[in-house]
Amino acid sequence: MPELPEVETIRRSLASKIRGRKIKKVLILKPKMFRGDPKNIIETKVIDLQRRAKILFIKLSNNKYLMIHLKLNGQLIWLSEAKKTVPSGKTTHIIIFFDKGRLFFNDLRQFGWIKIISDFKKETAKIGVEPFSREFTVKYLSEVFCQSKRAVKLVLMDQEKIAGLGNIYSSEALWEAKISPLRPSNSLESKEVKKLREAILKVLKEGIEYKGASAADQAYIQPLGEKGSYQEHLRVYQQDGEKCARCGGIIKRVKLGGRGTFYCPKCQGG
DNA sequence: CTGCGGTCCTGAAGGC
DNA sequence: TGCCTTCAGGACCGCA
Repeated sequence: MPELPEVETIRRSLASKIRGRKIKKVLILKPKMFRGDPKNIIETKVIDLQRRAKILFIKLSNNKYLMIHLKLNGQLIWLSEAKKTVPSGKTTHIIIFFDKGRLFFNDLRQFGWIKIISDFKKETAKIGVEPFSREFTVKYLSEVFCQSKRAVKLVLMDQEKIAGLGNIYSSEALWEAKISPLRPSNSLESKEVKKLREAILKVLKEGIEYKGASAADQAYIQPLGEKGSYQEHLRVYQQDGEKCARCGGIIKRVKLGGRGTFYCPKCQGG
């Protein structure tokens, strides 16, 4: 599932392709996945691409934005005019035609969406602190954790608290910090909070460095079709039954908040 | 506040 | 072989 590193990778890759380009046509094959009137963005130019949490924003010359959430299986595929092959027709639901090139929005499960928005601040008001921002301090994290007795992994994945962490990177960060995903977040000592903050930054940086994780059941690929390689560096996510790289314990899978949760009971604890 | 279950959707996997 | 059921999950919603 595209989380912060995957969306950031897409943003960087796509920015170099569509910045300055003009939108000529929007083909909507699945109306429920597109909100807003596409007429309002025809003939506008792409000013810039931004990311908040797991959401991509394409800023347009008429001060509107295309807000894109890829959810579990969304893909944004760029095809320059030169190539004529159309990718994965069956899962393509929206195509944006530019003055040069086309952007395909594919989504196997059709959970993702694109909408036209005007008020960036309003749309992002509820999104929590970005891990790479100055506000992501030990103090902020401690306050967030103190306020809840929910399992720490659920708090990490709460987009209103911390932006961009999903199932993969929250699991990996907790392994890195040697903290069980099941621990009530308000039970973490300040030393652990500090370690967890560093672990979050570490795994996210690595995720971006390896251009995202294209794990076994993931549909994630980059806009030019390449896979990421962070899946080769996963320590716990989807590694149940394997030996822990750190202590040799057996990685366990449990269900938490309805989601698969992976950890090493030996070195991360209960 | 918290947890639970349902919702969207498809393909893979398991049962018989 | 083939049909049927179950499951996975990000975000949101309603309910207890």
